[in-house]
Amino acid sequence: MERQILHVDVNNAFLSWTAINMLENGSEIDIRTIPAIIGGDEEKRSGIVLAKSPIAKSFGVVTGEPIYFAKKKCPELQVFRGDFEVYHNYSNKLYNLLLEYTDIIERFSIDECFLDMTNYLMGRDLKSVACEINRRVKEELKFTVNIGVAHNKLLAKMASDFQKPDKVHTLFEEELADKMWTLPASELFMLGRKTVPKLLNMQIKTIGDIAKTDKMLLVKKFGKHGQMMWEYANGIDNSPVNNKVELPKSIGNSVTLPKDLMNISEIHPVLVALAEKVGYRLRKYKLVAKVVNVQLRTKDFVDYSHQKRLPFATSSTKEILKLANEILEMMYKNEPIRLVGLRVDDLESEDEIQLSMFSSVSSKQTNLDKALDQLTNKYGAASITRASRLDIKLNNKKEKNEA
DNA sequence: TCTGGGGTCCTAGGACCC
DNA sequence: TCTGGGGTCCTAGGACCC
Repeated sequence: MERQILHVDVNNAFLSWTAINMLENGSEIDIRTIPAIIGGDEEKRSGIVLAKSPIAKSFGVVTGEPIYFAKKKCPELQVFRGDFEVYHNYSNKLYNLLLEYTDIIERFSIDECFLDMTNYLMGRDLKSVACEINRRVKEELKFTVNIGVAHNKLLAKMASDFQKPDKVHTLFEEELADKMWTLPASELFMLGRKTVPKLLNMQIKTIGDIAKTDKMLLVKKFGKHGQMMWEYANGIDNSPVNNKVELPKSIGNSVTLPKDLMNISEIHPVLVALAEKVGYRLRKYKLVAKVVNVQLRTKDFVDYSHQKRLPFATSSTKEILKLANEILEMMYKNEPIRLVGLRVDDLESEDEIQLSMFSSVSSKQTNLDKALDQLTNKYGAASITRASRLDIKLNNKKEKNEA
C-alpha cells in the first residue's frame, strides 16, 4: 500500500526560535525583521554563521561562513548567540503538537520531523492535514514550518525544501519530472560539495540527468553512494519512519581553542575536560565504550585522528582518559594545535556486559564517577573542579564580564 | 581574512588466519 | 622457492547530514 508521509521542517529554526524567545522575554525587536544572524564567538575562534535573517540573506550572508565575512557583506549585521536549551524546548513543543496527528514520528534533527500518516488519516486528505498543521504551528507556536507531502521520506524531504517559508508542497511520483528533475544535482539529498563536481565532469547537471543515467555506471563510479543517488533521483526510498529513540553509536566532544596550543602539556588539560564530558554522557545513557578516538586539528586546518581499543568496555572517565593520553603521546607531531576532540566508539549497553574480575576500574573509581555525575546533574558541568579546568580557563573572562 | 560541533556510514589497506 | 585466495578485524580518512 502507498504510504502517506509528511516532512515538517522549521523555517530558519535557530533564528526564529531565538526571535520568539526574545519577544517572550520582553524584547522590543523581532530579530527576524532586521539584519541579524545566530553565530558563535569570534574571540573564541568559533565565529561562524549558524542562521541568518532574510535581510541578512539578501546581503549575501550564508550559513557556515565566518562572521567576519558576513559583517563585510552586511556592516549593520547584529550577531546573537544560540541557546540550545531554548531550542530543545521549542522542538519539544512542535513534537507534542505533531503527536496529535500520528504516533509514528521520527525526530530527524532538532528542527525536522517525519510523520507516517498512513494509518492515521481517517478518511482525510494528506495535503489538507499538512495545511492544518502548518496553520496550527504558526498560530499556536508563533513560528512557521514548511511541510513536504509525499509517499516516501526522501520525496517529502525534497518537497519541504521547495519555496520557503511557511509553505506546503506535494511531491508525488507523477510530479517528479516537473518539480524535481529540473533542479540542479546539488539539490538532491546526500549530494554534497565533493560529488557534484564529479557529476559535472560526466555532463550530469540536473537531478533528471542522474535519474536517466545508467544505474550501473553510477555504481561503478561511486559504489553504494552511486546506487543511492540513482534511486533518490528516481524518487525511490523504502526506508520506514523510525519512531524509536535510538541509542547513540558514538559519543564525542571537541573544542576549538581560543589560541593554538603549542605543546603537549597544554593539550593535556583539554583532554581531561573532554574525557569528563564524554564519560558523563556515556554514563547518562548507561553505555560502555570499547574504542577511544583522539582528533587533532593543526593551525593550518589539517585534521588527523587515531584510535585504540580499550582492554575492556568501560564508561570510566579515568580509563578513557588514560587511553586517550596514550593515543595523544603516540600521534602528536609537535605542531600548533587549533582543535582537540575525544570520541568513544563501539558502544554497548552497560547491563549487557559482564563485569570482568580483572577490570582495573576499582569500585572506588566508579563511585567517584557517580558522585561527580550527581553534582553535574545538580549544578551543571562548571561546578566540578576536575571536569572544568578547561571551561574555567575558557569562560573566566566572559563570566567576569557578566558578573 | 577566517573557517563550530555533533553525528552516521562507507571505503581502502594492512595484519592475520586458514 | 614461489605461489593461491577467502575471511575477519582493525584503523585512518572521507563524505555527508543538521
